[in-house]
Amino acid sequence: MAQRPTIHAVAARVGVSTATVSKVVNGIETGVSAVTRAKVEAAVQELGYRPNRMGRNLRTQRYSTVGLVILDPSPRFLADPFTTNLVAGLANYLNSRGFGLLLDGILPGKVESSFLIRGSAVDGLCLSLSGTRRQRIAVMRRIARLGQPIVVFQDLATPSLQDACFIRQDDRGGATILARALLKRKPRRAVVVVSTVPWPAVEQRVAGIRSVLEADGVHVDLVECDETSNEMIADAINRYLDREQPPDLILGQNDQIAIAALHVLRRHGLQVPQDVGVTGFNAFPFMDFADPPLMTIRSAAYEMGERGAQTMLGRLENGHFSDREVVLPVQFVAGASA
Amino acid sequence: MAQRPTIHAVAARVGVSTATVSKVVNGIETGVSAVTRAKVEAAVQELGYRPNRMGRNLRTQRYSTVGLVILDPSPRFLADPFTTNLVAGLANYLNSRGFGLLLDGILPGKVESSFLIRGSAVDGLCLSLSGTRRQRIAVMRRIARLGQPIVVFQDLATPSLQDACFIRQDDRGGATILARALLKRKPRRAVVVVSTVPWPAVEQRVAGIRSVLEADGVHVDLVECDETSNEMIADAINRYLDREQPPDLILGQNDQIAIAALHVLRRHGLQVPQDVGVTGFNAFPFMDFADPPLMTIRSAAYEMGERGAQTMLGRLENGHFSDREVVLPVQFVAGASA
DNA sequence: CTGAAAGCGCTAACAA
DNA sequence: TTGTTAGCGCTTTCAG
Repeated sequence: MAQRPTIHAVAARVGVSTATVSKVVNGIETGVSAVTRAKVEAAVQELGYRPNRMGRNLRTQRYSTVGLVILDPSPRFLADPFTTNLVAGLANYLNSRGFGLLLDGILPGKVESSFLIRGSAVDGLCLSLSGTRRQRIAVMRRIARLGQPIVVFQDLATPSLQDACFIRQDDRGGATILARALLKRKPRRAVVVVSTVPWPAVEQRVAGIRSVLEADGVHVDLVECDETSNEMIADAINRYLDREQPPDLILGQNDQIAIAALHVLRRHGLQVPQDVGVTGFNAFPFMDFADPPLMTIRSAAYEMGERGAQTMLGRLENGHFSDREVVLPVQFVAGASA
Repeated sequence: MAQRPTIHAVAARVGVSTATVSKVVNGIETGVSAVTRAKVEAAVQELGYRPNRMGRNLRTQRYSTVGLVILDPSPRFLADPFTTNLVAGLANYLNSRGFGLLLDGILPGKVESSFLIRGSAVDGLCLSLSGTRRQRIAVMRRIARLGQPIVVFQDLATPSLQDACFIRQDDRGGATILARALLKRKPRRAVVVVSTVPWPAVEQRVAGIRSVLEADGVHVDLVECDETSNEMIADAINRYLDREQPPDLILGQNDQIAIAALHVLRRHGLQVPQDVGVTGFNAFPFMDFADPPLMTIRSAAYEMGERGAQTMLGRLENGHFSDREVVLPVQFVAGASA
């Protein structure tokens, strides 16, 4: 395996100094004659020279790389479409600006062994954290000690964190809209189905639902389910229906859960929306085919990723975050399931 | 913002040389007394020292980072669950071994501007390429010129590529199993619905289906659809049904398409599986709830990601790939849609 | 317009 | 057991 050519190889080839090659490679207009430039460019082509990022980074003290830390107990941490879209938005924006995205999925309790935390290799860190508020704050503090700028996705602002920006969508507002729409049905009892893995955005959704429904005298039950498989989601809902009267409403924390509910209800001989109203959350494309179409909230995950990248790059350029907190709007999708 | 401490800061603090600190930090057992070690560790804690990866990488000529290049015309290149699971498997395996995964989503025609290609920053590259075979090979050759080890996912082996390993699943075999199962229905006409974006694995699936069905005298039509939204998928199938007699079979290149077909067929008043048999491909969890449950093939995307990571790390350790090609098995899921 | 030289943070021979 | 030293590949002043 041939050694990759360095800037010296190019310089030697042309018979100029490495400084000159560096200028050409970095597109510095001033101080290089057109002839020299052309000769250098030819040599770069010929040798297949690519600047070594490490050398450059070490010198410039910039890595042109952003890390994304996802804290999730599931090894398939990318399975959730919200995360997927977030990552896509982040990666695309960063890539288009010449930055890389370094992925780091870590398990709760394994924070210290994360390679992004143990060694510094990025200009800034983005965080997507599950867990209780207490756990999340512990992780945020740990990461804040690294002294790198931080963008936190989908969590409430933690004022004590320095050099951080919190980007989330209006989950509570979305849930409120959903719940208000449901009040027309004059419900008496509602079930909110959530995953056993706590996510801050879900807390907000549940709080929004509760605030509206309970203020109207609706009794709200909470059902937890293991979200790793649809069967387990369905089982949890099944168990509830086996031991309780059918509720008037089932609200899933996301569309996957809502669709599971549709199926379970059908198996119980219950009609949607006539007997039971069902709502989801997120409205990613492949959920379009729920039958009936879900009443849900369209989340802006991809846009959130882009916004996070933009915010981080702005921070790296200006030395400070322009905002401490960004809240993106969500959008109601009426569907026909409630 | 305080400058992050370097190895010199730690050395100065303890009153030893940087070489000693380096040994302690890298867990080199030999040649450091227990007392010195303890003192260094204390100082590391106290100062919050993290070794700078760039310095280390530059010195060791290793980056402990693997790049993943995804070539896809859609900016939401991570939307497909196959890719998502692949990335999760890859990232988890790499992270658990102290490696990072650097994501690079590139658009066709923008290969040269990819930051992974322009500057070297990884030990090896993984590729997931869409496009025609000709286009894919052009990209592979371009990337091979970088002189880095390559793991190609879901494509047929290209013998001319040096220092590369091809990892895919038995898409053709899976499609063959599916098609054989369908022969019992004595079909006369089948429609295969594929995305307009060409993917090598899909070519294999179509070839497998064709080989079995056409050998049995079944006429096979191909319908292409834009996969960006479910509506567009449904439209394409709709148009077909409007102009042709209903086929006996509809075979989707994946489950999303098959589910779209289920809905369109229902709207046309056709029963599945009685009037038309439908099959999908991939069998990711959130597709469980198709009605009726899909006959499909379970893909091993997550495992493929893990395997790719393992293969790449083996290559980096041994200097050569142990295999040139790896084919993972797939699994038939009977369902009830055909 | 061009080149010499210093040094980013780190590791690994080798010397003490 | 510890320290000295020589770079890894690159950018950037500064002098020519």
